[in-house]
Amino acid sequence: MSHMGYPRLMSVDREQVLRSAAALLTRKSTATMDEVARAAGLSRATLHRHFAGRDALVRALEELGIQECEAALDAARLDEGSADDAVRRLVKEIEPAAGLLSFLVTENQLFEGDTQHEGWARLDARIAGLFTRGQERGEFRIDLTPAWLTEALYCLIGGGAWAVQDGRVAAKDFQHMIVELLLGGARRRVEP
Amino acid sequence: MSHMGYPRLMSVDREQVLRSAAALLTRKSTATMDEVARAAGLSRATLHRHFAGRDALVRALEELGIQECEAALDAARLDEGSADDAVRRLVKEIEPAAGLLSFLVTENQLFEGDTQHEGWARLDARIAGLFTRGQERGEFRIDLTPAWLTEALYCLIGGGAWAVQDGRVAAKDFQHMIVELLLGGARRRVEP
DNA sequence: CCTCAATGAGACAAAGATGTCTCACATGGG
DNA sequence: CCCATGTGAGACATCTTTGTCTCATTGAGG
Repeated sequence: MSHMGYPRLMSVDREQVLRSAAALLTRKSTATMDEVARAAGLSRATLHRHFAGRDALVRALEELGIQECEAALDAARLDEGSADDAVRRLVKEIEPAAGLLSFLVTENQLFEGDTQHEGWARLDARIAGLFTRGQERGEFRIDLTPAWLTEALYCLIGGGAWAVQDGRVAAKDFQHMIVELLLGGARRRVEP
Repeated sequence: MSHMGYPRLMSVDREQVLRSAAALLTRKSTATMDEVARAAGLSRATLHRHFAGRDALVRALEELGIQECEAALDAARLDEGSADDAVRRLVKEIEPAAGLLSFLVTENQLFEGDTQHEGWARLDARIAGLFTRGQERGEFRIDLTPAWLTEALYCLIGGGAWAVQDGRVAAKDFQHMIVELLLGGARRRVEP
């Protein structure tokens, strides 16, 4: 009777299903729809009722990931203060989405031909803009392009998430390891 | 008449098949055996005659990748001179294997349960040893663990290879981008 | 209590990939 | 020339995953 897109009675929480799917697919990107369903605590039939197919599920994950990243970028207030501090805030805010992000980044790599979600372009532009700002302020060296620094940020976040999950890096050190490496490499250094 | 394991007449070059397979699988990790065969310029039947199955193919790729990485590490003479220069030599020597390496790294992530190839542990130990040496020499900061720096090196090589292949970074800048970022983050900095 | 929506379980066909096989072709050596 | 070996093409069964369907059950609201 509801005129909303979603039924009033939601026994399964769409958000939570997506989260558990992300957690599983981050570890095993080839997981079956059945495995995803089990991991989310529901049957394959119900999973199919919420997401038309595997593609739709991945699309929804992509949507969620982009949404979380944009929220993280908003919360990090990239335009305020020094670029250095902004990068620190960015890594801090984006950490909860690191697992999902790393899955989506590697997933995107095999979208070769297809036109990818415009959201990624927006995110790339915002992050690259932060590094450009840092260069213009004289904080960051100019021989490392903003595009590369952006790529490196994605890489390090993905690698960091995986290293933490694998026990090679302590979870509490996640931000420090990434920020120090990235900023250490990006900052202009005082020649001794 | 030959007592060797391989026939005298090798119309297909095993090495070259592996290289084209690596090139394809790096771009599309879910490529079919048929696609791999076509990319190598031979039929699926012949590919099967040389590699019992997909698993065997991936194992062979793993073997090749480890072999190339070990050769790169040997050529880089990690124990000689400053750790800083050794890292530069390492990145330079390992660049040709970057694509294959990035494929194998992401492929290894879904080997969850299985015991992974001992070669990886050897490589990890040698690279981590280089960073440890840099720390002991006072070149590198000690708050970034060798394990993390090793992981970061893998990440940046993979990301760099992908960025180059995607046109976001010029191929000639590959070494510079990776080395400067990694060393910039790893080096002890003179506090201003 | 009754109803209806959401779910779980399972059956089912379709599609794709894999592994194996046979047969024909060609190419180099004896 | 003849033969053996390597290859390509294709057929074939099998397996897995997927997408769709039906049917029974559950649980909350009227």
